[in-house]
Amino acid sequence: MKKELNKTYSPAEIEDRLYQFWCDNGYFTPEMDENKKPFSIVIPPPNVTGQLHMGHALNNTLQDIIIRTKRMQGYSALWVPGCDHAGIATQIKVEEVLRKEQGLTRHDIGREEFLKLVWQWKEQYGGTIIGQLKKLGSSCDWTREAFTMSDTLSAAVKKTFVRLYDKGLIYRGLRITNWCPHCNTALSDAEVEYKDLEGSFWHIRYPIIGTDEYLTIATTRPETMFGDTAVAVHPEDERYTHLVGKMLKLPMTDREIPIIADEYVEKDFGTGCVKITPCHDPNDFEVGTRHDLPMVFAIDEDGKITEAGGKYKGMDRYEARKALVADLEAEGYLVKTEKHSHNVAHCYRCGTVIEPLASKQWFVKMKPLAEPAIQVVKDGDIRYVPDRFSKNYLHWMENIHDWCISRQLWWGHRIPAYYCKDCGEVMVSETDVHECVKCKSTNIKQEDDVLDTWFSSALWPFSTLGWPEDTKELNYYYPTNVLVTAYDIITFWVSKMIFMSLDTMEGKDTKDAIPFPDVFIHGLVRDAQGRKMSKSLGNGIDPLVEIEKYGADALRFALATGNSPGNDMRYSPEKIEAARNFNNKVWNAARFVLMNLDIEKLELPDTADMQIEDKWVLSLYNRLVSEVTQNIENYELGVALSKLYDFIWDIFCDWYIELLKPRLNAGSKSAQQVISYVLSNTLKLLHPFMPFITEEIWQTLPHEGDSIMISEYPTACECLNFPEDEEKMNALIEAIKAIRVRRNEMNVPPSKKAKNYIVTERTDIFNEDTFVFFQRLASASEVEVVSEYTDTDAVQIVTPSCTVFIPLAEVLDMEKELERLTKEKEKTIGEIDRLEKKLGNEGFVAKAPAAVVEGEKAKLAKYKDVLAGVEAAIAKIKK
RNA sequence: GGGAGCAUAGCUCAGCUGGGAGAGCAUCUGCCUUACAAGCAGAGGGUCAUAGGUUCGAGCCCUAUUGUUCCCACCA
Repeated sequence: MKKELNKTYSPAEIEDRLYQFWCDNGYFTPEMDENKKPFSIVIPPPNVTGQLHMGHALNNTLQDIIIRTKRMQGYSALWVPGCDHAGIATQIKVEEVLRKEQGLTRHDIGREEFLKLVWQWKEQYGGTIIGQLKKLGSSCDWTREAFTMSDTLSAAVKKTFVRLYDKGLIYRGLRITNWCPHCNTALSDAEVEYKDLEGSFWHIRYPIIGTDEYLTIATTRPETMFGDTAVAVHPEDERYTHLVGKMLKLPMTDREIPIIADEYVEKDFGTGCVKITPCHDPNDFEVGTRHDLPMVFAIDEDGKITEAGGKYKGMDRYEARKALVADLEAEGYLVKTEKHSHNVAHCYRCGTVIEPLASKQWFVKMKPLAEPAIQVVKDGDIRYVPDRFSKNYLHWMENIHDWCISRQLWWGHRIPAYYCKDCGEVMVSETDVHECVKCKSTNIKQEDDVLDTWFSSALWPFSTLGWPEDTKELNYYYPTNVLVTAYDIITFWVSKMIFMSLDTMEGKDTKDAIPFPDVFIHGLVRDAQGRKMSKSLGNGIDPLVEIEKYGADALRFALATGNSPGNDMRYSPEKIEAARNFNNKVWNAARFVLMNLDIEKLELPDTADMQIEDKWVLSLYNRLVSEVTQNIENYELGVALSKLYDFIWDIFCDWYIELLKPRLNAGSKSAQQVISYVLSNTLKLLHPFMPFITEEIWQTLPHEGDSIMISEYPTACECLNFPEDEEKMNALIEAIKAIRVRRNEMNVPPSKKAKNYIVTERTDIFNEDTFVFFQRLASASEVEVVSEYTDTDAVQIVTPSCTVFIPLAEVLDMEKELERLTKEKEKTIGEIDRLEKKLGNEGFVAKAPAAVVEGEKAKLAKYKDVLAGVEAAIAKIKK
């Protein structure tokens, strides 16, 4: 019963159907079988507001390749999916909707109403990215879809906050934070990006009280001068020491500020005098604390000038700068303006220039948490792939600052801290607090701020498995086996999961406490010109459009092939077209096999019934299995895939199918058995990379079981190694290729057949069984092995194992032949010289591995055979 | 200022613990050979950035240099 497939592969027809089939059968949901080994991955949770972009596509393709391989290898393989509530992004989105639809701000409707709206929005539009991940073929266990704001994960967040607070690792304090005046919230250091900006360096005179003298300060931010509470000079700067303690008049105001001495000032930079603005600069804050200076805010939370700015009050900080500089100049305070480029912090969300602002925030004390997190990487309990990223990580961890975790947002986990409005007591509790533990007042207010989104995603590896409950999942699947992510998120997320897991799982052995032993890092997907894909550049390529056009398998192939760990890659139309072509190739190869198949069962014939080409292809297939398995184990997914590509296209299609055609035409059962065996098992190896097409084909081939995705992954077997047949087949291929090259060089079309006379000692290779290959693949009309060929009208093709004579008198130019053969002779002698020198080198023979030396000897023997053949050929023409 | 990556065919990139360089695309030649023209058979094209060093042997290891990209810190 022969089955047929359509002539060209059309992914759109099969992908949704197969994905549904897998889902319906629950293949993505593993059983916690004690007889199986667990293998688990947690997804880097995309933003709930997110749309699938190429970065997600790459990230999830890589994860899916790993999890599908492990599942087929018999592990209880769990891939936990889910989303992140993405505090800032989501809140901004819903605020926009509110403004557009009702013309209101969140403050107009209040916290409770606003949050209702966010949840509504989330239910309706959020998580569209989940559906998009399915399009890609991701084999996540959707029954375990997690969300950082769900009840269970929120419980984990509260518990963690309280734990850390009780351990003294969370505190509240006045610090300079990165304030985004647009998002109206504090940001962590990781959330700001520095960009080089061309700015100015304004030199401004501050008059010294009681004299006619001035002190000149240089600043890039004149508008902060209303927050100045001192001017500092270096204690050993002889220019100024006599002035320390004197007072200065702050221009454009009626305030007076002191001159102080502090080592923070560099004598040689600028004028050597620094205005100190404790509320708006981290260094000035330190100086201010040291000298007990007053704190004056010059700029408020919206980026506007405060009352301290007198007539500039209410102006935007940049308008105020302009106006102020003009006024300073008019009043003669401005000495000069220099060009000055400097690095300025920007909000990574909205791009607004960050305003450093002193405010009360919650912090995680990092030093005690960082130490074990450093140790596990140093000890190799957690391994980065590639290793170089561990340096990155360690450097960051070793220089870490305390982590600002409070955000002035509404969407997020509200900090479980409660203030007594009467006595000021601060209480931190997992449950709501209604009464002050100190004064019994019921006038209690919960902290308004919410937690940094990364606080909840830091708990992801264990919170998604049910922690703080002591769940079966947690016991079975934790620690997870590998984290797959891009390098740009190591400091944001990976590092936080590591220290949070180690702290939460304290009491366990290190190996059980770590969230994952391997961190597999990949690069970014760039456009064809190497630029980062971004909305503003408009160069983003939508993975869904590509899937629509070429199929998910093609997209996965394009992303996985040639991609090496940690390196960026470019995505281009050429790449996905090549991927599409490969899909089609696989499809057509399968189509050909099916057309020739009338066996019902997949099994190999007895070795005795195998032909040379069967053993050859099985031998190569066997090697492929062990190499691909090893490559995947080492996260060399790109290498594994290109080996599969080469095997399928070059070995299986271009040679094996062609070699087999005569036998298949004759209905050979053994040929059918071998080709379907190799195809079916190669499809299994390919399945993790291209799940849809492999399933569709596998289903039409003879098979056992219901789906390729839960079939057994191939393993290499000594019984499939046939080194002798490999050698023989390679000699045949070598001869066929040599004939093709000559015919091509002489422009002989394939339709012009000619008899091949073979002179050889290897009649074990060149005989009745293999002549057909020359007829089918080398345009031979007939083939004969002769002891000697005496006519002089033939092209002579010399290979190490034979010389082929082809009488093609009409296209033959004897002089050219002689020239060609002479060149070949020279080349061969050169090679022989090189090899003899090498083998004559005692150092080489003594120190190189035996296999290498043997290889070189074999090469030498080959060249010597060729030389003999070429010399004979020349002699023949000359005669 | 500190750290890291990259530099290989015209283009985009592989090259797994050192054993005489590969792929895709592009170019050229010839083919509708009964799975596939999204294909088949061939060809051309590389001082593996530069200069040293280690080694019997270096694209791969070490040092320096040049170019380039990124990360971290940050000077008012």
